[in-house]
Order: sequence, then structure tokens, then C-alpha cells
Amino acid sequence: MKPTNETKEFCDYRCIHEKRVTAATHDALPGQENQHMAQLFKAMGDANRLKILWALEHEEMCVCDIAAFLKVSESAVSHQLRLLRQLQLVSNRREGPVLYYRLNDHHVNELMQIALEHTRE
Amino acid sequence: MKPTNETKEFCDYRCIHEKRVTAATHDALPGQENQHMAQLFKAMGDANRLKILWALEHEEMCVCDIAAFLKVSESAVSHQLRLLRQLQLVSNRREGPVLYYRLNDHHVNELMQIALEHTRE
DNA sequence: TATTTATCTGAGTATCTGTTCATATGGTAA
DNA sequence: TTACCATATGAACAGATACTCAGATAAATA
Repeated sequence: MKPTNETKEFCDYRCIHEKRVTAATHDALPGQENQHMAQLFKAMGDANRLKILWALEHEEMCVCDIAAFLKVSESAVSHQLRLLRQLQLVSNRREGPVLYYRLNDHHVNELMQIALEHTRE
Repeated sequence: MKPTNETKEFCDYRCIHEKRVTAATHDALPGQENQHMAQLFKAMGDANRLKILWALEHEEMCVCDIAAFLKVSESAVSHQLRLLRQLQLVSNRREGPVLYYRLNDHHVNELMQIALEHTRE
């Protein structure tokens, strides 16, 4: 699949990579930013995590609230919250033994709103 | 961890689920929309697919262009494009045996821009 | 027709992910 | 202290995912 000038002149339907690939490479995101963005989307790309983020957008909730809401175990929720915490999408506040979680990133809501529009078209 | 009114009155640090859970349930997305949104984010939550979408935002490209750009096999690209096609995020146009792919959803770019802002804060 | 190019597809496989389960930690109250 | 509650954590397991490989398909040309 190596395109060459000969093949290009010989037969005009052959793929001509160079220009497009170099253009794409030129406009490409730095690998680090691309990776970071993918990580964000991946975090939002799970039905339960997305429900958590949607709920926390409206009101802070503790782990067992979320577990009851999602109808899954508190352990499962805790694992998901750890992931969201590591990405700094949520933060928490302690009140006695109870941890109240809330959204910690204003982009998350914007992303959810656009995705919602998307589903409604 | 069933919360009851007795426990609530008895000990004020216990979780009080009912109000929050019912509030969250009230504001919750329909399961179908939630699932659809998660699917969109999941599709964008892979480094290679995100690179593809980013590249196609700038210029239409054929499969072997994309493969050369990403430095992965054409087969792998074809599998990823099928996924993106099924979600109607990209579409293609045939020119002889060559298929040129392009973005087919104006939300994708908005989402990428916000995610990019996110990474830069 | 046979051949070549570009792409697609299904099967197989290694890796990643999300859950469960058991256990640990931190805070509160008797 | 001891008991209890809310949450966190690590190991283990099942299912999902993304790649490779071999073969199929569609279009152009000889």
C-alpha cells in the first residue's frame, strides 16, 4: 500500500496519502492532550458513571445515596467514585463518617448537555 | 443499610437517603437517553477513535490515509470506522474503490472543543 | 475473463473493565 | 474499650473491547 509517484500518475483512483496524512499530522493534537481527552470521555462513557455525574450536577449525595439510586452495591459505587475522583471530576466533603460527593468540573455539565442534544436529534 | 425514621431521629449522622434518592430519581434521565449518551462518550473515549474524529473534523480522509496517520493496520481502522458509522458519527463517500470518510455530527466537534478546554486548565 | 486495489468482515486472542466479595479504615457513640 | 456505621480497598472473576489474521467483497483495468 505504499503510494508512489508512478502509481499515482499511472492510475488516478489510487490512494494518495502524503498530503492528507501530513495535513492530519500537522493539525493533530499532541498525544498527551489526546490521551487526556480520551480519558475524560471514557470516564463519562459508562452508563452508571454518567448517572452519577448527572445526579451530582443537581445535588451532592453520599455513597449510599448513590448506591440506592443506582440500585448497585456501595462497593461498586465507591470504585466508580475513586475513578471520578482521580480525574478530579468529583470531590467530597466529610460530615462525620459520611462523605458527600459533588461535581468538581464545570465542563462535565456542558458535555452532558451537548450529548443530550445529540440524543434528541 | 436500610435507613428508617427511627435511625434518623436516633442518630443524626446516619445517611438519610429518601429525600436525596427521590430527588435524584426525579431529575434522572430516562434510561434510554442515558444509555445513548454513554454510548457516544464511550465511542469518543478511545485514543485512536478520538484521533480519527479530530482528523476528520479538519478534512475527509480514506481508510488507508487514516491507517497511515495513526500508524495502525487498515483492518483495525476499518473496525473502528464501522463503530463510528453505526453511531452515525461519520459517513463516507465512494470514489471508485476508495471510501472517503468525514464527520457526520456537529456535536462531536463541540464536545472535543470543551474536552480540550478541560485538559488545558 | 483474471488481476489488482481498497475496504470490509468474522474468528480468535490478549488485554481492559466493572462487578462482587472479603477485609481494612476512619469516625461516632455507648 | 467495644460496637457500629459509612466508606475504601485489593483480589478475583466474568464480560467487554481492540487488535491481528485470513478470507470475502466491490470497483477498475487489462
